[in-house]
Amino acid sequence: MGRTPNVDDELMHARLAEVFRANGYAGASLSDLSRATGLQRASLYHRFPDGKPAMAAAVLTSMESHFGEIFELLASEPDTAEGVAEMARRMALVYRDGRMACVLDTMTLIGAPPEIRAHAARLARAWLQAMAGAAVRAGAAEQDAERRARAALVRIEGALVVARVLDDPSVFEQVLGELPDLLAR
Amino acid sequence: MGRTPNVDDELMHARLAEVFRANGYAGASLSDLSRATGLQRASLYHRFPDGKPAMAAAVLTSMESHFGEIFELLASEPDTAEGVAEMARRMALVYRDGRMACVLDTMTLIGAPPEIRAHAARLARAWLQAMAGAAVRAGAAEQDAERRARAALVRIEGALVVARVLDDPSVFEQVLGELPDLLAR
DNA sequence: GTCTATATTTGGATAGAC
DNA sequence: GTCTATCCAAATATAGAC
Repeated sequence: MGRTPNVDDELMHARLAEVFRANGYAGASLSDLSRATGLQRASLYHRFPDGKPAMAAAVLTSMESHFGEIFELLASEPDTAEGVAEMARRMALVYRDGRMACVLDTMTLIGAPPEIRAHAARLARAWLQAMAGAAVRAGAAEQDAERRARAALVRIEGALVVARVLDDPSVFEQVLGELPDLLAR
Repeated sequence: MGRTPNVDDELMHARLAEVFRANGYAGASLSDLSRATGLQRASLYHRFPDGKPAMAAAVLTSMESHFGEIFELLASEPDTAEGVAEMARRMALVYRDGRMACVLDTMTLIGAPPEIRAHAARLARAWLQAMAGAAVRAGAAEQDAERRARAALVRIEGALVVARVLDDPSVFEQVLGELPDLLAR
């Protein structure tokens, strides 16, 4: 039985996440992670005896939990279009209005440990399932709902890439605005 | 006046590109690049005295030239929908049917030199311009054409990310199929 | 639990023989 | 033009004091 995650852990994971998301798994050095958290490298190893892979895993687990809350919100909102709009608002925060990359993108390049990539794949599938569920509640047939959910994820991830490349976050905000129509129409 | 690029150069750039695209800029080590090209690290430095940044720049220049040919094709095809379909077929080759990442994504993370990121941004803008031009020739108003081109790039980049994360290249093929409708309708 | 100090390996880069 | 050998810096990881 591990100990209960506390506020400090969450803050730490958020700071680690920033580094992994911006630099990718391979690009995130222990020095970067040390600087971002304010802890010396040895202290990071005290908290994560298995080193960088364990830090990346903690980031994904934390992300998974944060996203899980958003998916629950989406599932419990009776007005599906409003639920999707709320998800979009939460995603705007997560991705800092398009200025911060997604772990699914930057932590899945060659160089990341296979367990990390598998973890990211699980997160992506949970996200697809949550969005497809919303589409079904909005009246879509199962297959169509899955199609729409996939389209939504494609646009979100693509918008984050394009926003970064062009240094123009508006691309992302544009896509967020399309989500209610795409998923709940 | 530099020397004329020959077949060997193109092959070498293609092999370097594979490493940068799969691993990202930071994740592509000289050892990786050496293995991929069959040249020792010192030999790579003979060809690229400015080291890894120069190799990445060569990859982008090579990519730019390859894409430029595709854009010319797109611009010269009288049947715009057919031109877009041909672009899609070329992109399927470039991205190995969704199994290989895009430089615009993986070479623009924090850790890549600013010149590399600027180079990637130029390539992205040229691509957008080429697609918007096609949309205009298909009858779209200028603003709408730009919107459609941006949507196309978002979907292509997003599909590559999602295909990688889910290990399901079909996501990319699906998006390629949508392009003629999106751009030339 | 955090630190300084250090070990070890890898990565980027150069020198010089062939 | 490519190689082996080497250098130096950076990255991961550990030891042990406090």
